[in-house]
Amino acid sequence: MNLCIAADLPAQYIHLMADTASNKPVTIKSIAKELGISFSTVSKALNNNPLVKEETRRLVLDTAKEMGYTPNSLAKGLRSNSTKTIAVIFNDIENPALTYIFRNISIEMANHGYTTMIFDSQFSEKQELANILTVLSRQPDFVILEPTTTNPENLNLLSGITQKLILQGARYESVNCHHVHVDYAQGGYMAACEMLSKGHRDCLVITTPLTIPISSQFVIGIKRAFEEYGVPFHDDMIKDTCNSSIMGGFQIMNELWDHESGRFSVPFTGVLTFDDTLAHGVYKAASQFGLRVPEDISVIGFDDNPLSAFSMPPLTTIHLPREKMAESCISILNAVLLENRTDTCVFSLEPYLVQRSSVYNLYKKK
Amino acid sequence: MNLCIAADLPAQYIHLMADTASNKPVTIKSIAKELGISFSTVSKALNNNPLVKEETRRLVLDTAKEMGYTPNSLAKGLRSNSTKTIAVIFNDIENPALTYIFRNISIEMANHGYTTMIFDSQFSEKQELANILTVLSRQPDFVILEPTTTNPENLNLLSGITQKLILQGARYESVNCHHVHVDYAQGGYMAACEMLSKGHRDCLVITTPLTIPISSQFVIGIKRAFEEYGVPFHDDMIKDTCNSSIMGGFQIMNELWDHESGRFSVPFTGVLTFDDTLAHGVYKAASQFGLRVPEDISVIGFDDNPLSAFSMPPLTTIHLPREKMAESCISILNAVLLENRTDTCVFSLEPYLVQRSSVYNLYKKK
DNA sequence: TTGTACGCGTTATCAA
DNA sequence: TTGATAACGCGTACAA
Repeated sequence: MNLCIAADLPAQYIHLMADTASNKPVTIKSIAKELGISFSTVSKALNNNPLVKEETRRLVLDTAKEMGYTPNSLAKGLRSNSTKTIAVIFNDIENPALTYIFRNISIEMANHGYTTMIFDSQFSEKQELANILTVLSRQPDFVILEPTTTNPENLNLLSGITQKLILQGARYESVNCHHVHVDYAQGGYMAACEMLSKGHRDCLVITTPLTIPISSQFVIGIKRAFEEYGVPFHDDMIKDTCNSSIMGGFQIMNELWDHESGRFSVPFTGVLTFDDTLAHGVYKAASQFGLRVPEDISVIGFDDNPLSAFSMPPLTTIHLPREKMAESCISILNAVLLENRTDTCVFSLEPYLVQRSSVYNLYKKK
Repeated sequence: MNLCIAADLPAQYIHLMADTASNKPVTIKSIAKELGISFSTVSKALNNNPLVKEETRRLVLDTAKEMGYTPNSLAKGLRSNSTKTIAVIFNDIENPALTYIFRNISIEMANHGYTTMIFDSQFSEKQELANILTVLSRQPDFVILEPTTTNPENLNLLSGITQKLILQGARYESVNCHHVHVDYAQGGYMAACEMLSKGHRDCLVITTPLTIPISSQFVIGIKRAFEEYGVPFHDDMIKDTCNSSIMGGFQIMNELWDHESGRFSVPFTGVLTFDDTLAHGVYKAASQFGLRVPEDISVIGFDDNPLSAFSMPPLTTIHLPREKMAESCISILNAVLLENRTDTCVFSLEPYLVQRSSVYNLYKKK
C-alpha cells in the first residue's frame, strides 16, 4: 500500500474550488437575493407552482441552474414530513440474495424519487436495536426489516409505523404490519427430505443462531422431515455461527475434525447449511481433509447463489425466491407510498429444491 | 405468490398502535412541556451539556426514554450542518467486492455515529448524475465515488466538497481529492500475460463499457501485454456489456456462437473478463455449447469472488484487494471526519494474479 | 442553573 | 402574481 500526498492541481479546478469554498451554499434565499425577489416566489417557481408567472419561473430556474442550486433534503423533509427515504435492515448484506433484493428495491423506488438506505444487523439483536434507533431518527417513509429475534422489544419500537413496515422472513403474528413471508421451514424440510431420501440418516446442520427467526424455522422444517422419516435427530448436531461465510462454515467443520484419527468427532454423512456460502465452507473443509463431495460428505445449501451452479460439484440447494421477494416488497411500497393504500399485505412465498450433484445416493449400488 | 389481507390483531398491540397513532411524535418540546421546563434545558440535558444540573439531566433522560423520544436527525443536521452521513456511489453493488467494501465501511463508521448510504450507478453516466444530485441534496459529510466516466461533467458537481471526497478505482488527475486507486491496468496486464505465456494468442475480452475508467484501464493493460509479446490485438475482440452478470457474459458468448457450424464466428482460445461473474457466464456458455474449460476455452476473471475458488474448474482470476480498499477508505474517513485532518490522501493498491485451473497451457505436450 | 431568541432551508397560508 | 410570515425540531449565544 502506497500513501502519498497529492500536490499538483490543474488550473481549471482552482477557480472552481475557490468559488465554492468561499461562497455560502446556494439556497432559495441566495437565489432570491441574486434576483431581487422574495424567496417564497423562488420556492414556488422551483416547485412548478402555477401561481407564478411563466417568465419568473424560467428566470428562477435558469438562475438556480447557473448558481448550482441543490435543494436541501433535510429542510424539505423537516418541513414536509416526508424524507422520501426507505430504510432496509437486513441480517447480512453480503448475502447476494439480500443484496439483489435491496438493489432492485433501490433502483425501482429511485424512479419515484425515493432513496433507499440499507443497514446490516449482523445477526445480532443488539446491532438490530442500534439500527432501528438510527433508522427511526432519520424519519424514513418506510421500513423493511428482517428481524433478528422474535423478542418483541426491538419490534415494539416500530409499533408507531406499522402501516409503513414490512417484516421479511418469518411470520410475526404479533405485529399487524405488511409481511413478505418466506417459508424457511418448508425449505429446511425439503433439504432434509432430499438427504433422508438418499439414505443420509446422520446429518450435521450448520446455521446462523437459532434465536434468528428464519434459522429457527429452517431447523423446525428439518426436524419435521426427520420425524416423518422416523429417523432420530439430536440437537447437538446443530452448529451455529454468526459468521455466515466460507470461513464460518469451514471453522465449524474444522472444530469437529480430529486430526489424529483423521475423522470427525461425530459421525455424519450429510451437511445441511443455512446458506450457500456456509456450504462452500464445507467444500473447503472437505478438500482440506482429503474428503470428497459428495462421495464422503453430502452437502445441501440454501439461497441458490448464482455461482453455486458452477461449483465442483454443483451445489444442491434451496432456492430462495429473491425475485418474488423483491417484487413483493416493491408492490407493497407502491401501494402504500404511491397509491396511499392502507390495507395490510401479507405475501407468502415458497422456496424450492434445486437438485444438483452435491448429494450422494447411499442406496445406489456401487 | 399468495396475497391476503391480515385481519387478526392481538390485543396488546391495539393499545400501542392507538397510543402512537393519536400522539404527536415526541420532541424536546413535548418533553419540556411534560416536565414543565424549557425545551432548551431538555436539549442541553439530552446532549450531556455540563451546564445542566445532574438531577435535571437524569429526570429529562428518564422522561425521554419513557415517552419514547427519538431525536430528529433532519432537524439536527439542518441546525448543525453535519448529517453524520457518508454516501457511497458504486457501479454495481451486486459485485461482492464492492458489497464487502461498503459493508465494512458502514459497520466501522457506524461505531462513530455515521450512517452510510449506498447508490448504484449501473455503469451509466446518467444514473451516476442522478445519484450525485440525490447525494448532494442529502448533505452528506463525505462522499465515496467510483466514477462511470472521465468526463468532468459529473465530477464537477462535487468540486465543492473535494476535501470530503474519495474517488475510487482509476486515478483522476484532474480532481484534487482523496483517491483509493487500484491499478486495473496492471490487473489486465497480468491476466493477459497469463494467457499469452500459455500460448493463447487469440483472446476475447468481455468487459463493461470502455467509457468506464476502470474497464478502460483494464483493456489498456491487456493491450500492453499483447504489445510486449508482439502479438497483434484487434479492438473488435473487445465485447462490452452493462449487464455484469452470468447472463451478461453468456449472452455475449451466445451472440458469437454459430449454432449451425458449431463454432464461434471469430476464433479465440482464451477469454479475459472484467469480473468473475462474467467469467461464469463464459462457463455457462461453454457447458451449453459442449465446450470444455479450459481445454477448449481458457478463462480468466477479475475480482476474485470467494466462490470462484470452488468452481469447476477453479477460476484463475485477478484478485481485487478488497480488504485494503476498505481499509484505505476507512483510514481516510477517520482522518477527515474524526481527526479533522486536511491533507489529501492517495492510496495506490495493486491487484494480483490468482492462478487456478481455468487456463490451459497450449505449450504443454498432450 | 435555567429560559429566551434566533437561525438552519424549506413549504404553505394568507395578505397585498 | 408576488411577498411576508409561521412552522417543522433542534442547538446555542446570551440574558436572567
